[in-house]
Amino acid sequence: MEANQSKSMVFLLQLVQGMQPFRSYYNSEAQMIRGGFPQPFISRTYKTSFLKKRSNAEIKVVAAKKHSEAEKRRRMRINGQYETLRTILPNLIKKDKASVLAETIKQVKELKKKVSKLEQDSCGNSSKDVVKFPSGADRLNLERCNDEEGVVKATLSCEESLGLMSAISRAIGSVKSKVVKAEIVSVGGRNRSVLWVKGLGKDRMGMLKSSLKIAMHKPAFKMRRSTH
Amino acid sequence: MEANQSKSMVFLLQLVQGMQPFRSYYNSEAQMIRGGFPQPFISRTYKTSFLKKRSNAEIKVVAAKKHSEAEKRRRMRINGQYETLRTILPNLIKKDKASVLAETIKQVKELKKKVSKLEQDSCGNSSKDVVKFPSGADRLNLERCNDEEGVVKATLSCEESLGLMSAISRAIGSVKSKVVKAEIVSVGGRNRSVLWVKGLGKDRMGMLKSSLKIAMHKPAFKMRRSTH
DNA sequence: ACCTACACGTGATGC
DNA sequence: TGCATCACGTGTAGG
Repeated sequence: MEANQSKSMVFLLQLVQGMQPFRSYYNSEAQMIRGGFPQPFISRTYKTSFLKKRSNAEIKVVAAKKHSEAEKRRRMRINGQYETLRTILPNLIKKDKASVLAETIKQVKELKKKVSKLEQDSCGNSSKDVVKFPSGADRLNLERCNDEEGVVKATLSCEESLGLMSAISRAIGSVKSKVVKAEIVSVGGRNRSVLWVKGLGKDRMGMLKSSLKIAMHKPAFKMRRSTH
Repeated sequence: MEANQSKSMVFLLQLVQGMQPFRSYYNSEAQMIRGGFPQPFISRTYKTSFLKKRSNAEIKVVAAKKHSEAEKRRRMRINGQYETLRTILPNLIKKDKASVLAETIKQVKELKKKVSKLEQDSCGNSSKDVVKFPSGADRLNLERCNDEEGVVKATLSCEESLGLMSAISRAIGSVKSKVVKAEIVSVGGRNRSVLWVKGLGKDRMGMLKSSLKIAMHKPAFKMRRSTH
């Protein structure tokens, strides 16, 4: 490839020089003088003419070089993308470009179908229409809400007790915050609550967390499970 | 392009003929005879030699043609796939190859993420911890269950009615099958049921589907929605 | 020897 | 004008 490049460059140079050997004319200005023409006039004319032709040719050569280099960059860009495609596509048997593209098309179609199927059969855009059962293990998680500024989402799973809700209310009141939305599921003596909490100082998240933890585990009298 | 092609073909022919002008040699056999060499030997040798060279050249030309045509087919194959990619990709602003590939990569990654999210979200851990609400639109879907051999999973969303469950029971009885497991959610006057059906003949899936469809839409008296 | 797939440099075309 | 993209034919390597 390197050989190819330099070979064709040499060819181009030969071509250009073969057609317009101005370098030698230009270098032996003496010949023109010997010709007997009015010196300054002629030499100026030929000079500019030759200079122009020469720079045109050089420009052509350098343009060709630029061109081929740009083309090479383009090829590399595209091939790089093929490379990443090859890496992210599983089960790729044939690695050639056409096969990569074919597999990509297949995958995209499949994934699209899968997504639309999954989306419609979880029936909403996403988990907004879904209710999760309480987890068997106790859990507590606080996170900043993406959708609404300044709202913290607290998710907890714990044993249900008669005083649980008021304990949670007190925990939230203790950090001067308000519940603006809640999802509460109780089943089989266990409780899962998701609370959207507003007005919580940034430094108070740890505090709320420990308050909630205490509320969750408060040894209030448990509700009896339904066992039938 | 056609011009380009023929031009380069002409060039190739000129090149070949320029290097080996055997046609004229071969046509003027008299020259060799005049040379004074033993006639039959020389002429035979030269003849075969020239013939071979000539056919070599012709082979070269035809091979080049075959080659460029094959290359063209390859290009067309690849470009066709670019074309289909352009059609299945939404929001494609720039249509050039590199951009198409870039968008494709982005989409594939996104779709993969989406799928894995949706899968783990709805049934990844286990769809057992998740309850889906009934869809607003009526839906009916039958599919073979992956986990259990010979079990068909029927998922349906429809308006709730007093006779719905018995209608469904009858539909299933009509294809001599049994429900081995069920998930039934009723909310806001709508019902979503998932039924695992066993003992369904392979040819009876269509039958079950139409029976269920009738059951879902049976104009029994609707239950009133709770509106508070 | 043949075919396939690729990289290359170049001319053409549109902005 | 320069720049980017493309299609083309060719040289070349691997199967």
